[in-house]
Amino acid sequence: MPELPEVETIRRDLAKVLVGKKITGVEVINKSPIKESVEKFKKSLLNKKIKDIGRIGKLMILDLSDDNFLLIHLKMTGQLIYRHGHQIIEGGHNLPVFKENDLPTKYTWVVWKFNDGGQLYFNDMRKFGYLKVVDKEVKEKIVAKYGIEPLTKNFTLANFKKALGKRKTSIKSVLLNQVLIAGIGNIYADEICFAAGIHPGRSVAEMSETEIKKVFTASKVILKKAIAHKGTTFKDYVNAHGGKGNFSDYLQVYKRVGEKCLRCKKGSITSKKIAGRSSHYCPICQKVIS
DNA sequence: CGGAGTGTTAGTCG
DNA sequence: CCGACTAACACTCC
Repeated sequence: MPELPEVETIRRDLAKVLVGKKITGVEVINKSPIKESVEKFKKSLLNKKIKDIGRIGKLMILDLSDDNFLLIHLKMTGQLIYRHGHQIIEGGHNLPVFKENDLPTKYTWVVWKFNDGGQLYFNDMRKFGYLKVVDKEVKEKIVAKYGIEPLTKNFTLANFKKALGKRKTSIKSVLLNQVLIAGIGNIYADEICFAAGIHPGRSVAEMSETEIKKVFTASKVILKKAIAHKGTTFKDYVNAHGGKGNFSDYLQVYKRVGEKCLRCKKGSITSKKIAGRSSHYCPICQKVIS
């Protein structure tokens, strides 16, 4: 599923082709992602222009010309595919690279048509994702609920420490908590913990200043690197450029169970449920210090 | 074939 | 308030 680097990649790619375009058609094949009346949804989008595309955490925000906003959350299996003739730009949960005749797929629920002939498809196998048009006030309320976003100037060590607080829970659980830190999901949480040399199950309350600093720095480094590589194509994710994300080549622990640790060359990567999620780590260089 | 596991997160329960 | 757990859904893997 798309995490911050993947959603950011789609955002950038779609902005290039959608900003300034007018929505001339909205087709709803399945209304499951639409949490309001379909009529209202269509009406609020029809004949509006896309002014800009933004993002908070894993949520995409399309600015419309009437100052309302289309929110798109892909959750686990959502995909956004833009097609204009032979040109395909895709992003989201894993797919084979689409060809123009593959669309719509059996999981396409919504199709938008644009004034230049382009079309945007929203696919979502498991139907967890959502689409919502909201006014500025509601949009700001939703954005305000998100925690600090790594890679912005808000993401300072002081703010990071404030987010961690004196929580009893594990560092992994905090990294995954969107209310505290926006955009990190299961893959990057594990990669960040590995880069920091910290066990994902380490209790936040017991972490030293040095350990906190390591996780803080690793968060920025890993996410920046992942964006530079257009995200991770793992099983489900494909980026919005017709090509696959390739950060998967750089994954150190995620889905490497049983393989030798790439850092210490001694430990074999272990998987265990931590914070309710499958977690991958090296039991030798990510020891729980107590 | 059956059952467990899967990138998210909102909601519930203790 | 905080944290742990689960449901929403559909497919893949063992």
